Amino acid sequence: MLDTTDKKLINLLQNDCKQTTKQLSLQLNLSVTAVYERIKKLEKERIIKKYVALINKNKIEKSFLVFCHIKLIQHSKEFVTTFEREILKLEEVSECFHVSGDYDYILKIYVKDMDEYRDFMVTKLTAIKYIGSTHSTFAIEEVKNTSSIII
Amino acid sequence: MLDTTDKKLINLLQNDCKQTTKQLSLQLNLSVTAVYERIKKLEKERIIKKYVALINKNKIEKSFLVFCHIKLIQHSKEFVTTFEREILKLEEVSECFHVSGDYDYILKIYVKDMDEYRDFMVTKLTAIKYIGSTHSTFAIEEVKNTSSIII
DNA sequence: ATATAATTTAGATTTTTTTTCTAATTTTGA
DNA sequence: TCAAAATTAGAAAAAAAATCTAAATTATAT
Repeated sequence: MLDTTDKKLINLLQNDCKQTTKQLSLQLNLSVTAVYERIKKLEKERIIKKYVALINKNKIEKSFLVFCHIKLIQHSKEFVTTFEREILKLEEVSECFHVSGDYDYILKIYVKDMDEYRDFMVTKLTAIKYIGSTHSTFAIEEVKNTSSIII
Repeated sequence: MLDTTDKKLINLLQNDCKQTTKQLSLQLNLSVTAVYERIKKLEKERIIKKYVALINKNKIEKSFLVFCHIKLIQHSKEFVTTFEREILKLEEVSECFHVSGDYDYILKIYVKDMDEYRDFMVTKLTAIKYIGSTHSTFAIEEVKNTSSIII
């Protein structure tokens, strides 16, 4: 199981994974090897899934964020699997969750602007079969946006 | 501006930022130094924001995901800033966006289970002043969940 | 079109970091 | 309490990052 040191280490790496083991060792009051072995263990156990670069979306013209709520016309196995397979192909969709409530799916979509979103809706999203209705909610401001979970 | 090589490099790093410059150089048909200099430039221009470890939420007992829609009782400057300041303090909230539509905010909240969510709602979230109403939508399945934007 | 400047790239070298190894220490469980 | 297992530390080796110089490419102005 994870002890306090593991949790601290995970939190440090969720915030900056390019720190050297030396830097981490100083913050954790451990030796370089101790930190190294703990990291290897976390990677092996797949608690650490991957290491990624986070991109400033403003600088690559993908700062228009839309939450798109989608309802399918029916919930048969075929409809669900077809829809989900098609969604995976759309690179504008960064997240898609099957959810409870009025709508079946919530999608997080990054595009350049409203024009590009309209284009995405018309040519890509609504081209997917079995979509009953959609409801788009536009982000006005990013209050908090972190990839990390403090543990 | 970003050329095709930069874009390829960004996409590679968004997927795995721990690759050596040697590995990247082979995929991009460039020398090690060329890749190195391009990365440094992307970091300096803040196109690459940061490097982080992504954690498997199932393994740390934070696999219960809720989208919480919140409406404030009023939209005055004071209400908005107070609410946003308090939200930033809540570690269960990984994302919070001010949005258009029926609700003012969409929050993405990771907790252990429904019990922990109820506890979070009662003791933390609704303790914040100025919240008018909330509507919780629960994730049934993660179809797609990526931190990257393909460019 | 051509010379000049600026940028990008390559290869070699130095510096830093990672990884491995061995031994010591601590923790766990019978 | 004692033995086994796991964790840790420090040193050494291997690998990678960072730096430097020079060459090549690209862009710019004339």
